[in-house]
Amino acid sequence: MTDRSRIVYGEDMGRPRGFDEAEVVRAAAALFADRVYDGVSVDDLVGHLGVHRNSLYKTFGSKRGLYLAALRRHLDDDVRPLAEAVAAADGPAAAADLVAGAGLDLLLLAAVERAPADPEVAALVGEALDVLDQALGAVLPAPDAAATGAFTSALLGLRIRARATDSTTEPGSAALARRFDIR
Amino acid sequence: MTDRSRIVYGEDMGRPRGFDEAEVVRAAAALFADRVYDGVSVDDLVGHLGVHRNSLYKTFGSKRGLYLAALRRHLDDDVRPLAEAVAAADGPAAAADLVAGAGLDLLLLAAVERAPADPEVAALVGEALDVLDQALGAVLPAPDAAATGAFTSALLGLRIRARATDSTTEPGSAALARRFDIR
DNA sequence: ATCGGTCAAGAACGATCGTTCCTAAACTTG
DNA sequence: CAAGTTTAGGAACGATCGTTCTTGACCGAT
Repeated sequence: MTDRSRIVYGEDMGRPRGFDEAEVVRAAAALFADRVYDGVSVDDLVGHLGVHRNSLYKTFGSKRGLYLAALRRHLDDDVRPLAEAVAAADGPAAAADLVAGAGLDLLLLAAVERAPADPEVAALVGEALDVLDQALGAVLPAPDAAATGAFTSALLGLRIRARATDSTTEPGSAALARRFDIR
Repeated sequence: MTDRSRIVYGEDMGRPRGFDEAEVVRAAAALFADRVYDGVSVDDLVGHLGVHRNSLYKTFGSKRGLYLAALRRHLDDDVRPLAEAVAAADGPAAAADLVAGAGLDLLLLAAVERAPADPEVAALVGEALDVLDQALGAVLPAPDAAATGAFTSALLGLRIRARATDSTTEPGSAALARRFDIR
């Protein structure tokens, strides 16, 4: 017979979850990628994520907690794999196309709107940019710190313009890569 | 007798204004330059602008109306003069320093967060970017459309990173300019 | 002096924000 | 089955959002 006073209740007791946490975070990242943080309401989240209010706060603590989880997942699932592909790319032009074609809007928005007001976001953004710097530096024929940083920033700038003018084509990345492909 | 002699009255004269409309728009532009549109409340505006709620709505119609006025003023008072200075600059490096040193945060924020959701903002942003393109194209030794567009975008990207990491120094502009200073 | 008009000051509106609370259903364990 | 725990489903909270309304002070023209 078990001693009742020693019973430690496991985490897997009770009603099982009706949602996949990883999938919820991924869906949240998608929402935060094309609207500003303040533009995504908790109602929007519970409406599109298949998770209900109570579970959201139980699991992530707050709207900001879910946002940070989404940003971390974006870094791990999108930025780092992209960086690996970039580092293995054949020259700056191919690398630029990879970055331009990747979905980095969440990182972009985080850098512009949240990082200046949220140190934790700023740290994650800085980490992501460093990862991209390192990868892009590996494909530049004559890399130096300032140049790789400028290359990374320039690619983000191209995406800004594409977002703002809703242009599907991005001929700028080729021109940019050519300017950085000097040896 | 009075310093109100400079005030131009409307057709139906009433009590003269206690605020300078141009100055209000300029102050609004400053507020919108370092916070997101949704992050600046009407209370913030009436608190910092020296204009009363009633007058704000009477003069600009809505918060969005004031924002659009601020963006137009930013274009006329900041972007266009900057473009003229850039076009007269001695080479890409000097031009890049001019752009990097100018306060283009309102344009940057507008491009990233408002343009995708507000066509009127998108039009103004596109106009501003075109103005900068034209000016930067004038100082590039071997200009072509794609390259100048990339140069403009790249300078915006540099500002993003500076904002996100709160770095006061911007060595990237020099490296960027060097890459674009080929002939 | 008085009238028509604008402006100033602030209360107040409905809507929506992020968050919390309550209740019932679902599931594991003893 | 009973006990215990966690979820789902919403209602509801106070705060704040953008906007409007009310009231009175002010000003130029009659």
